[in-house]
Amino acid sequence: MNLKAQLEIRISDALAAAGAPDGSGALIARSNKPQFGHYQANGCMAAAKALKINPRDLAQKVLDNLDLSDIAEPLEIAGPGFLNIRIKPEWLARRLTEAERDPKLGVPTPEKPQTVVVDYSAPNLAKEMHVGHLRSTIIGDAMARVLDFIGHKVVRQNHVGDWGTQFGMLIAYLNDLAADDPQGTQADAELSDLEDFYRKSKQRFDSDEEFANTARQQVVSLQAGDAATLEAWRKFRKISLSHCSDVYRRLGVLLTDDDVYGESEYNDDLVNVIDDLRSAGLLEESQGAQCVFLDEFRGKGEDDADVPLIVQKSDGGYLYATTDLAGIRYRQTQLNADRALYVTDSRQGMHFTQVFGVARKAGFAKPEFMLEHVPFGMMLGSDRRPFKTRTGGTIKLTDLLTEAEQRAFDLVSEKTPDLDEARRKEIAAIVGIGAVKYADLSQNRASDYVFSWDKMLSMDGNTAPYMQYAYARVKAIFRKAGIDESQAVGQIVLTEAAEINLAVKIAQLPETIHSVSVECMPNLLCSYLYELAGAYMTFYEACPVLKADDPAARTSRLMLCLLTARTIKKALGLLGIDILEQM
RNA sequence: GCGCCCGUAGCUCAGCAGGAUAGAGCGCCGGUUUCCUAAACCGGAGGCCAGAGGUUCGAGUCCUCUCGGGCGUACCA
Repeated sequence: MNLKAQLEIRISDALAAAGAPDGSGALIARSNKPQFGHYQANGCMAAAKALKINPRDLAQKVLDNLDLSDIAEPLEIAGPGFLNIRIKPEWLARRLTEAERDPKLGVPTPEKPQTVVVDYSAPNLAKEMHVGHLRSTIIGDAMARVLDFIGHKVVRQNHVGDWGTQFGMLIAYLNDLAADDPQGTQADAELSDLEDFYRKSKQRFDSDEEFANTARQQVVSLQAGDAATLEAWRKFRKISLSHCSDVYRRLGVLLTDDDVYGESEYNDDLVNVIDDLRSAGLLEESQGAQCVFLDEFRGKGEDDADVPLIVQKSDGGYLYATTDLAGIRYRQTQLNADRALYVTDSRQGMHFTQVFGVARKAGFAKPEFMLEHVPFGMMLGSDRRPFKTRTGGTIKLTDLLTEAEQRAFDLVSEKTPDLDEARRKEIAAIVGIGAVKYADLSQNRASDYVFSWDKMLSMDGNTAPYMQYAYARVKAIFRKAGIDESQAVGQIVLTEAAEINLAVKIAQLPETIHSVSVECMPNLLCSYLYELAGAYMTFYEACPVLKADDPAARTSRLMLCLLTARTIKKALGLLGIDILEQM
């Protein structure tokens, strides 16, 4: 169990024994000032109010019913009734020793692991991946890694847009190219830039009425399951997916073709969704469309109109609401999911509120199946407008990543010009990609974020390069000493304040990861990393490691270095960011 | 109109169930290198937490209203 949770339980019990009302929590928080200890319990004040007694008296009674001597120094009552908690060095040393032997660094495995679906990335296959897909892909991947590490069963679902009207247009254009070009070399060349391909076919669609009709015909035959059309569709889909795979590989994202479960997978089930909604008495026809009206959305539209969830268009076509409903049912019945995370931008908030609501009412999602929208804000340029190219076009993800690597390469070349070019390229890829990902993850996902190359590639502040450098610095000690990690074994003895503070930080990894998993907030892990690095730097300045006075201190400090390095590596790894042993 | 999100230092952002003197980075001012990676470290200045009420022993955090911004609001995803 993590430290914070341990304190919470022990002190809550003491609170109950002291006569506090049922459910009074210890309300453990990390103290924000060193003089207040490492943690503080804030629960006495609230409980005392309920009991109408003096909070300090209650705090005293809590102490009378509490023996924390195994974990903490004697607790102090402070201010109006805070309990200040200082963790004992001996306890920390023991906890760190255990963590050192544990591949999970002390992060506990849940008693009942859950099956968690993480729905993320989900690009539209009609176009190339662009910056709009970046946040979903990065945040979703980090969440998947974190949940997997904790010990949950993670099912990645890449709900790609591989169906819909725009495919008719693309297939028609593809067919046209193929007709003039039996070898298919022309078509292949055009398909190497999907963005361009889409633009050209769209242009044709808008200007050539005959072509537009053919395109509409293709949609019809596609939906009718015409063999030739399906063949063209498969070809296009495959090429588009390979573009995605390239991006995922460069980004170091774990998604593979096995995780692709696109809109088209649900085609056959959509008619059942409609039927079942009808049987459940939820379906209403309105303005020719099949809709579900939820009470919460009555009178919420323009002119106080009721807002429907449209599940079938008046022309009989289905929408993403239909597919999402089918997806929820699939995830519950086929994947046996306990929890599903939908990592999409915040503009889809209302859509998910509606879809989840309808899914519950229709029984597609049992009450205990947790459905969570994990929303995030937009990426903005330095002008605070949506992030676009100078000419106002969409920025392709592949171009963004290339620029990240190039900028990192220039930086590496400037700082360490003596390294050979191949090595500098290697470092640049890890630093550049890491910078892009970390910049995104370190931000509270709810807010829009301003994209800035200079900021994300800075060595100062809460950035990937800073964390990667911090790691490399730790590892330099081992290299300098000519000893292997495995040789750094022995007793951990914590005496200096800097050592104790560093140890506390290391011991806080489990509770941090727990918070991240519950709240889907990777930025908490980034803040933690930055604090850990800060604690390490203070330690590094204050406590000589290799030149420590006595061998016992040297060994102990080497172990602190070792654990710091492993913790940074692990935490960055959970964010999907690589480290460098040397930079 | 209604709904959701947001408004914290000059700039970009943290602030985890309401807790003690609101924290970082950039920028600005100043210091540290015969010493384990200076791509580093340390210190300083800088805030009526948009505004006004309210709840509370205690509010950046909760409630109401106002102002300012973003997004959404019937057949795109």
